[in-house]
Amino acid sequence: MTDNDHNSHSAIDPTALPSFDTMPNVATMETSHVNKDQPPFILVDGSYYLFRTYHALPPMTTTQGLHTNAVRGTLNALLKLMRRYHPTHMAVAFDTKAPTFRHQLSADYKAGRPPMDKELSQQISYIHRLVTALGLPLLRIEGAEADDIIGTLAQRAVAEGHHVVISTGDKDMAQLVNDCVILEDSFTGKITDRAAVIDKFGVAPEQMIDYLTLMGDSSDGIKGVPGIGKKTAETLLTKYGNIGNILAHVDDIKGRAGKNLVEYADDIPMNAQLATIVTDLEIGQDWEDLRINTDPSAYIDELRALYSELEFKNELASLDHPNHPANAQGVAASQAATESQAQIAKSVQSTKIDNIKNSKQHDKAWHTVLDMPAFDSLVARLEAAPYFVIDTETTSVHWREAEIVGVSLALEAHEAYYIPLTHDLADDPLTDKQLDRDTVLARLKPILENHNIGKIGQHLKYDTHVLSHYGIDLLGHPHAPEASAAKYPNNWAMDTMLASYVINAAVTRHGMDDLARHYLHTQTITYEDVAGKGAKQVTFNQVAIDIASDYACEDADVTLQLFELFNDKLKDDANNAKLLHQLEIPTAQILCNMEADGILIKRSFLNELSKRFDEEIIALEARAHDIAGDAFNVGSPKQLGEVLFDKLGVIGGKKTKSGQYSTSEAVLSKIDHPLVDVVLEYRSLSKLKSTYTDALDAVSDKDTDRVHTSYHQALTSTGRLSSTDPNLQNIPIRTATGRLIRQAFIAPPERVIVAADYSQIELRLMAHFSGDETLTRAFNEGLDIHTATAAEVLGKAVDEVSATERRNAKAINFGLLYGMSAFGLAKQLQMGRNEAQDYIDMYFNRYPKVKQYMIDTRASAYEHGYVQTLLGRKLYTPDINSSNRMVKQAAERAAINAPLQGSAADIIKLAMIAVDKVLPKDHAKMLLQVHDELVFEVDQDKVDEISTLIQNAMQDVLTRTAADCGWDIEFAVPLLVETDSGHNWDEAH
DNA sequence: GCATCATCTTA
DNA sequence: GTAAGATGATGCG
Repeated sequence: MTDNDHNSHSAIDPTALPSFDTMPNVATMETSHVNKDQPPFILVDGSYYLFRTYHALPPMTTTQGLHTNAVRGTLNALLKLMRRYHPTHMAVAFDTKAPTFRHQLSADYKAGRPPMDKELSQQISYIHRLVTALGLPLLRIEGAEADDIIGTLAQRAVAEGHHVVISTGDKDMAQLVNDCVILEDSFTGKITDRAAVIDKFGVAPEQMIDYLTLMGDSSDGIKGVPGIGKKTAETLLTKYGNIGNILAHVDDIKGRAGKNLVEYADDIPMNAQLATIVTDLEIGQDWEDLRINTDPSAYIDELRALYSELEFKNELASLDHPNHPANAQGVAASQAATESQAQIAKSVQSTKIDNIKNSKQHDKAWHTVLDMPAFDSLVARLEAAPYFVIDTETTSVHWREAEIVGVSLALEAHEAYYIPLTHDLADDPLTDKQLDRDTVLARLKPILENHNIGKIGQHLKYDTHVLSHYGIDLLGHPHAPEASAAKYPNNWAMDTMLASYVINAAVTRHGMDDLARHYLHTQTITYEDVAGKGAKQVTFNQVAIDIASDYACEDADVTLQLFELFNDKLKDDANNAKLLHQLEIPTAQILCNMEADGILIKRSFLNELSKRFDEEIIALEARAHDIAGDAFNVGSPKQLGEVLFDKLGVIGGKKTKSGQYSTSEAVLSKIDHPLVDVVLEYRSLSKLKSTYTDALDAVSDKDTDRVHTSYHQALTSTGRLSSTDPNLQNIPIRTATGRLIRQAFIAPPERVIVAADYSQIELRLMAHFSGDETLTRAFNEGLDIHTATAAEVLGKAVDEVSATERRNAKAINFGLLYGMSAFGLAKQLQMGRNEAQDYIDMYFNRYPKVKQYMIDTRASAYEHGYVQTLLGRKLYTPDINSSNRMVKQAAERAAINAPLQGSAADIIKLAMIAVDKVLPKDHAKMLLQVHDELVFEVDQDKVDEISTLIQNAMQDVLTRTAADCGWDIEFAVPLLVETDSGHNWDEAH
């Protein structure tokens, strides 16, 4: 390293920088010659593991006082890599203390770094010796950083036909990623391929240098351009591709960013040079020098001596064990090759798809339909198709206000059509060529409504809403005949979002971009890519038709590819197929109707409440200021904490994790002070006003006075639904004032509200799953379960149980469902941890099979990585093997709760299907689902009859509906449903 | 303007 | 101790 002309960002006129796609950059290397059948070349960023593990791991010392945590952490990373990849060649690179060309270039470079702790520096020589003793090539070059050694060797290895895994957690290295080079952080386990770079930073690997140059890096002392942070850097690079092009268009860039780009343009070349990893260092070692030494006799004595000095007892013992990686080079080499190949294949696939951010060219047959002959022939193909993908493009993500802008369709993978209908971008030459919306929809209507032609879509509930605004009733459920012989009970269409959700709810989110990334290793064009974001985002009708067409065609194309992939997966898992076709898709169809119907609210009443609450809030605020002796924002936890604990000197201030006082209800209610009562009342009323009385009125339809929520069916980890815009699953009920909100949910004239809820469904599931006789008997005898629990645990008769005893038993019962700890129970019951533990011990003593259930459930999570619900839904528990104790224990509690909560979710979905089937639609509507409750509006003169109908359908769901849908279930206790009715939801509950 | 925290509402 | 969503305040850019 003698001069600085090794990279393309030399100190020249920045506007003359070559465009990035011609830069000699690792990320853009030619890689077709690379052989991926061999194990990868592993390049380890030793300095990264040194620092990372030193700071992340708890201090450890030998009996001599030698600190060893960084040695251990780095060793573990190395062993993990060797076990995983069984490499033949490897290099472990470290920084040296000597200054590098970057220090000469900039006085600020890494200037802000504090000196290294003595506890860390004393470990460095041990790590170096350990690397060598493991037979691994160690590289330290004066004047070069580990990054540069790695950059150089990565480039050289790829040029010589090897694929590469760079083991690091340093984001700067992302500039080295390409289809043969991936990053792996062996400390966190995170793998970063090309798609992951795009996902994480919003720019491609070949743009990373420019990204870092613009944004700067405070930890390295690279300044960047002031006013450009990660968001602006991402936006600019997405729009202009590279810095050269950004500077060429600097006049178009508004605001601080544009001004500073001009002002600081002279600094850019230097910053670029600091950010660029060198790839042409002089390194003496050739390929053979980087071969791992597999001859144990060469180093085993040194290794033994080191382990023994470091007091690594297990490692010392394992040296004599044949499976130690140090003794097992080449063992299971074929297995290693397969594993690493899979990793690399993922990265390769992800690069095959063009990223719109860099290039809009594509080799796919994506068509924009702009004339009648083209539309006619498309219609002919659709009419003859067994199934096709449909996706609507609209003006809004909210189904209620969405107007159709275009329709995309796909019949085969890698081919798609977009029919633009109502784009109206003024200077788009294609605007006037669009076909007439109503003509097109009229032609499509019979096809979309033909249930013999299968329809496939991503999140079809949305498209169904949109199409229904235009009088089209989407139907058609494509059967994969070989998937299952079962006859599907409905004709609604197949949904890839729901397929993904039943297959594995936890592995990814289920939006199309997420699914494409996870299952197809493709970065799709996002809505923000075509329409912008934030305040400047435009609606889809304002997107140019050629760009819109790429986006829309890709959506349809990707959906079809996902359909084919999921269909294959479902063929291998008949129960997942059943969950999708018999449970989720029918539920989606019902939810669609419930959302569209909405529930009536009494707006005048809500407005009155708002006014009343407001008056009281103002009075309470004045009183609070009076007590405090000063005006402050009562709604600010921060200000309240300061007033209460600092100014007024109240004792009992606990801090939250961010260092401010906690003023939560749990803390305040323990404090005896006049201000506390005022604040709690203030909080309660302002919560009710802002979240409920104001918000519900605001979102209601002003013509019909109905509110329409959106149910999310592919979101929770357990199979429950969630509800947003507004959330109608958390309407108050516990306090009298809160219940006033419920009273605003009413039925239209001549109708009443009917609510039907499952009684203690999760505890009944606990009885069923555990098989505990005592618990089962209590339900079979129809006892009050909390009283029965108290009587059982305390050895009393049921009628001798006091209110407090029942309350404690209730807390235990809830604790059971939540994976209870003594700590949590103690907090809930405001008692000592030992006392809580005694309660738990007494409980398990009386209910031994419940205890066993909890043990078995944990074991199942460890063994399979998932737990299952009553209907066999697999709920994955990815954190169960976390090395973080807290995370792992949280995962255990979630694993215990998941089958119970998830089975209850299965049951109520079955109930919705069962009720929907028998409900007389002219006289009643199902309106809401609140986890264990269904809410209806029912003709007043048919309340008794229909309530009984609903109750029976819900109670018999496991004996009848489950069987109809293909599940054979013997349930240990009866399901009990309670129904009630009234003029509003409060009265009905 | 956007993200995060603290708080509070439900099953 | 499980699972969610909405809000106002606050801090960053």
